Amino acid sequence: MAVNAPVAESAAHVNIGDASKRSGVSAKMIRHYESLNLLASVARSDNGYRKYSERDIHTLRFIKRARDLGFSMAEIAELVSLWLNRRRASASVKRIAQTHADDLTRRIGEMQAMQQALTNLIHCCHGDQRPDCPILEDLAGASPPQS
Amino acid sequence: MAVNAPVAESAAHVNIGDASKRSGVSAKMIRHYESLNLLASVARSDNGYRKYSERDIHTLRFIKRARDLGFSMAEIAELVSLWLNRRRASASVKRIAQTHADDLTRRIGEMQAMQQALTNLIHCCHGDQRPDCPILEDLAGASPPQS
DNA sequence: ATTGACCTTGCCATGATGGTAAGGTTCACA
DNA sequence: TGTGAACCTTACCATCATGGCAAGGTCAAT
Repeated sequence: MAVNAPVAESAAHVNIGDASKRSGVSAKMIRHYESLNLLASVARSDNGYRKYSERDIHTLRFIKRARDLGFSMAEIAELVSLWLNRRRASASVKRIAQTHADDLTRRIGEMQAMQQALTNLIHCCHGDQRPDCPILEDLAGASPPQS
Repeated sequence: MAVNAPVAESAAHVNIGDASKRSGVSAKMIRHYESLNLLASVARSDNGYRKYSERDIHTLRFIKRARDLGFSMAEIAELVSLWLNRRRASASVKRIAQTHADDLTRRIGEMQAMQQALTNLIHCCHGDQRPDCPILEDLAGASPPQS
C-alpha cells in the first residue's frame, strides 16, 4: 500500500491534518496563525478545506522553530516578513534576536534568584512531622512595603 | 497632622486601599484572592466596603511574598492553609517548595537552552545591510518532525 | 448506506493581572 | 448646603498561546 501512495503526499497541496503532521504545528494553531496573517492567503478547495503547499509547510516549520526558541508571535510575524523579503538587512533580524536573547537573560536571572532563595529555605527546613517550618516563617515574616 | 493620625490606621480595620498600600498587593488582586477563598470571609461595614484586620494584611503579605517566589495561586492556597494550621507537618510545606523549586530548575534549563542557541546564532550573524543571515537560515532550515 | 476519519466555524477556558465603566459613599472645603 | 475629589462597589473585557468541545459538512472505504 505505502509503496503505491501518491507522490502528491509530499509534493502537491495537502489538507490541514497533513500540514500539521509535516510541520509539527497543531491544526488549531495553524488556523490561529492564519488569523494572525502569518501565512499569506491560504488556498481552499471546492469543499472549503484549506490546502497547503510545500511553501506553506516550510513557513509553518519556520514558525515552529521560532516558537521553540521562545519568540513571541509579534516577533515571529516580523521574522517571517523579513525572511520573505529578499532585500532585508541582516541587522534587522539580529536586532530582534538580540532583544529576545536579552529578555531571556533577564527572565532567567529573575527565576534563578527565586530558585536560589527557595533552595536556601528548603535546606533550612527539616521536613519532618514537626510544625516548625522556616519556609513558612519566611513567607509570614515578609516586611511591609516601604511607603 | 500625621502626629495626630488615629492609631486605628495601623491597628483596627482599614479599607481596601489601605490594605493594598500596606501589603503591596493591588486592590484588584486583593478582591481576586478573596474570590479564590485565600482570605477567610472578609468583613464588610454598613456601606458595603470591605474591612481588613491586621491578620488579613499579614495574610496578604504572605501571599505577596509567595508570589514573588513564583508560587502559583494553587500552591499558595495550600501554603496559606498550612500556615494557618498549627498542627501541619513541615514536610508538607517542604514538599510543595521542593516541587516548585524543581519546576523552576526545569524551566530555567529550557530557557538557558533557548538563550544559548540564540546566542550562537547571533554571534554568527554579521548584522549589517546584507540580506545574508544565519539566524533566518536556521529558522528556515528546521528539519521536519520525525513521524 | 453506513461508518469513521476528516474538515469547517465558533465559543469557552486557562492564569494572573490590568483596564474601564457605571454607580454609590465619604469627607473636606467654600 | 452644595460640590468635587477620592474613595468604594460590581461586572465585563483584554491579554497570550494553546487546548477543548460542539454541531455540522465531506469524503472514502466497507
